[in-house]
Amino acid sequence: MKNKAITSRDVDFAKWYTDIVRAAHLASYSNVKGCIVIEPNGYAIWERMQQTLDKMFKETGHKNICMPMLIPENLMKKESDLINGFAPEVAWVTQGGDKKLEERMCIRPTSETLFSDYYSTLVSSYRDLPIKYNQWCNVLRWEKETRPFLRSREFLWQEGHTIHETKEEAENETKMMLEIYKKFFEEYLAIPVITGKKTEKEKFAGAEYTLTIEALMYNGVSLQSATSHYFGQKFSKAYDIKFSNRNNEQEYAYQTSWGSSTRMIGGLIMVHSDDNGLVLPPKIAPNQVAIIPIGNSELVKVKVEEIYNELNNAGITSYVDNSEKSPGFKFAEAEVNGIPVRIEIGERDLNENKITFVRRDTREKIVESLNIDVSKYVNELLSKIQNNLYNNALKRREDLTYECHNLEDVEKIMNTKPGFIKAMWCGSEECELKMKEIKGTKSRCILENHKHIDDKCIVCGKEAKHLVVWGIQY
RNA sequence: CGGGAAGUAGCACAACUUGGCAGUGCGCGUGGUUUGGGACCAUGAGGUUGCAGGUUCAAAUCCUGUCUUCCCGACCA
Repeated sequence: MKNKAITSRDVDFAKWYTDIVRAAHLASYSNVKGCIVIEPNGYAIWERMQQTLDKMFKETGHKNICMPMLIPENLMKKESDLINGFAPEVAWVTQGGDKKLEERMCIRPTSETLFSDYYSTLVSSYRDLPIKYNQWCNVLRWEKETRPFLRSREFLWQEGHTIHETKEEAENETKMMLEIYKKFFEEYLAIPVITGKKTEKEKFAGAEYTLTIEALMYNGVSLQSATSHYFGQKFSKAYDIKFSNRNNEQEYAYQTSWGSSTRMIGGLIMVHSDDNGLVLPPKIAPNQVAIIPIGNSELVKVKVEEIYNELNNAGITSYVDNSEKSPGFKFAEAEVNGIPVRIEIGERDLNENKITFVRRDTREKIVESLNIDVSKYVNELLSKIQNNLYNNALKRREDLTYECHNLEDVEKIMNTKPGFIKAMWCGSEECELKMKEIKGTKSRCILENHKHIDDKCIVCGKEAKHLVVWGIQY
């Protein structure tokens, strides 16, 4: 039974993706170019992501804050790498009411400038450090080509900005936040990620270095899923964030930033979902269970109520589909919306003292005795699903990860079944650009502390410096 | 931003070539029968044909502009 509204992902992956977004009511297009309406189903996923990450941020000593949305031009331009990096995609406000502004202001594409300016007024002694703030907000980047969740002009995200007394402490923060993202992806989103450092060419504008987590989608295209940047003193020098250190000398603070966005929803879709609709890992699903009554006898009603309460008491989120639709319709609806477990309760089963469970990941139907501990059973099922999704994604990534020693192999792979390419690199941008000529293959990240697979750069044959993961990106 | 395609009811589309009452299916309302994989019968509602301008007795249809979307590139999270 194939969902009619969804194009098969093996036939046309791009079309499949937008079909899922629409069929599962995650988002719809608006009349504002490149901006989407995130619908309740999509927003609920974002809220779950926020709750989970926010908790992890707070547990590691971060506080939330809210910065202005507008950035005056002079403030934006203080750090030249940043403005050069973002200039092409910044939107400017030049008029307020009927008055032309003397100084135009940009709508934040990212808030390093505002945080830095603010921090400069906040810090005077090493005793004031560290400062570890985060904000949940929207940002605007004037993208040319847009796709729901993966790349829209306005998107929701979280940006953490911290300043520290020492280089070491800031670098530890950079690493720790990357680990938090990795943990969130692997444990909650059930998406295995590769971690590493971006090359000079691919790093964030203004950063000393950028750490990234990279995930592989069903079609072998990679998605930069979250990044953590170490700034050193670049911004603190540009924005004059100085403090008296322990030797009573003036010193510039050491800074980091890190972010993740609604793009994660796109990743979630492209890793787990199938031709029948969305598939959500239980730990991130706003509703973990759909309870579907069949028929409307008193017997069924009572049992439905009982199961709902039992799940609720066990901390499992569920809803009862009491709409007047036919059971078949409700099954399909729960499925397309990606609800991890469906419980079907009907008179036929009840008379035999039975209850039916259906897993969304495998679509397997399981009939069980009513004597089981339902909430315990569901909890076990949810964790099986969570693990299964992760393992499937991991296996796929492993199947699509290739070690390459020459460009012919890379070309062959990228033209047939793309994925992650592991190959040695000399460190020159020239070789990165050469690689890009093969279907747009770019460096995803440098793997550190990995055994080198060759002595020579795969492109130029000169001495290799790094083991790099390459891929086609979204 | 280049190359291509498209926009008609909530959704998918037809009518456009050759200008002449804006239609079909799904969905939606009402009444009834149903209910274990997207139920059935009856009946009804729903439109400034993306927007603006032009040609014409007459425009969904022809022309111009503009906005939005999709696909392929370039650019970027």
